[in-house]
Amino acid sequence: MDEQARIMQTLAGVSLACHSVQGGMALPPPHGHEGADGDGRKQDIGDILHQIMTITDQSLDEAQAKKHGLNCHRMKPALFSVLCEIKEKTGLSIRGAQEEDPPDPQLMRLDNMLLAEGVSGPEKGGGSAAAAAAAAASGGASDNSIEHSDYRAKLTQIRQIYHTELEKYEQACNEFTTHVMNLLREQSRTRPISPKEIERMVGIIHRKFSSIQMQLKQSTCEAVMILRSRFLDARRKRRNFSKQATEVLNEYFYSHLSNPYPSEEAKEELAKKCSITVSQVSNWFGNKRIRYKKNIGKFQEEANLYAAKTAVTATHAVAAAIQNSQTNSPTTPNSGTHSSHRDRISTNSLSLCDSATSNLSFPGSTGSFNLPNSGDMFMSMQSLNGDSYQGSQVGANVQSQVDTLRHVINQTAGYSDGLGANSLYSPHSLNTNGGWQDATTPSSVTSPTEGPGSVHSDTSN
DNA sequence: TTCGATGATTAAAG
DNA sequence: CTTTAATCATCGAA
Repeated sequence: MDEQARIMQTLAGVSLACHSVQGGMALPPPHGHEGADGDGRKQDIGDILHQIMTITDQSLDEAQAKKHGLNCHRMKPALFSVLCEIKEKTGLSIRGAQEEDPPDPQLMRLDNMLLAEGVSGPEKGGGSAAAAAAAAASGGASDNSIEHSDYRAKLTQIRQIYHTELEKYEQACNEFTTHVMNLLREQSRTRPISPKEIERMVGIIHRKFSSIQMQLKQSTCEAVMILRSRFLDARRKRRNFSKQATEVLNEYFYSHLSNPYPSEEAKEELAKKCSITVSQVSNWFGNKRIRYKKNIGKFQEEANLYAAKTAVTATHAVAAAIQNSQTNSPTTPNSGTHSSHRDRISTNSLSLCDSATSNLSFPGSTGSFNLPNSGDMFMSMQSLNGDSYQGSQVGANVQSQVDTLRHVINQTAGYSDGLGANSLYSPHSLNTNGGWQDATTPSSVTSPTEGPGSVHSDTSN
């Protein structure tokens, strides 16, 4: 715009000069011009203005011709030198000294951020940092990526717009620079323009464009930030799992209480059953283990409920086992000490069956359980006997189910150690360290000693 | 609004 | 990598 005005001026100057100097070419010679200096004053100012105003109407060829005429004018060299002199005097040419190029800190900040967010980085293909992070968070699979796809789609969109705009700006900048340079070169025939000045002009143009670019970058950053915060908000949003899902998870948990660490396959299956992701299953079990361990009493009821629930399905066999356990005193358990693998993979039903058939062994020994904080109890249990059942693949399941039923029976029989929470489902398989002991190690603990409450005695206290 | 339950995230440890 | 333990942030009921 500024440029345009200048161009106009220049052209106007040319045409005026042309007119005055050799008007014969285009316009009828207003006569008397050349000769006397003062005669030019007679020129009506309105005439000049008119010429200026109509300059844009003239054809380009006409202008070229006029320019050419001017350049060929005999006075031109003189005029040029005068201009040079004036310029030198005004010191206009000396100003290119300040070749500053301070990398704008803000621009750098923006650039860094765009790079970090994966907007300006290497080409697509998930190479962006954010996408990579999302992929990492989801284990690379389609786990959470579904949730992240929206985010990534939007990020890609931003990215595209950013690149398109950036390209547009660059192209425009180059075009404009070329244009201005041509113009200046052209003008340099008429007036003195040093290469340095052209350089400076180019610098000015570039700076102008880069400030425009900065706006673009800033807007892009803002967009990414907004998107990001929204995404994080969404990620933080928590939906409770469905009742059915919780039930499935709890069933698994309580039926594998001695080793509640589902294998990868088991996790997948649970995830499928619950319509949640594998990582959610992992989260759930992580939370559950911790919270159960932290306050076993609080989970007694739940434990009973689920254990009973699953046990019901295994009814007869288990019932028989219990019969067995009740009649035979709780002394000689042990049957499955052989196992060395965890029960991780076994499914509920399977383990139940197994339990019923193979694990009736123990009576009052629920094997490996132990309250995390009751050292003395643990001691006593340990001291009792190291044999004990459990440790078999299915040990855990059996153990919990049988245990529960036993407790129920005890309850109905009127047994109770008066400890409320502890009286029912007991937290076995927790070792003194507060960790679940390895199912492979047969831990033992029968609790043969006590009287009526013997069955669950291991946990009481 | 309060408060316990609960899913998710994080650092640290193995 | 998985798991623990702590913590955050939200949900949902009282």
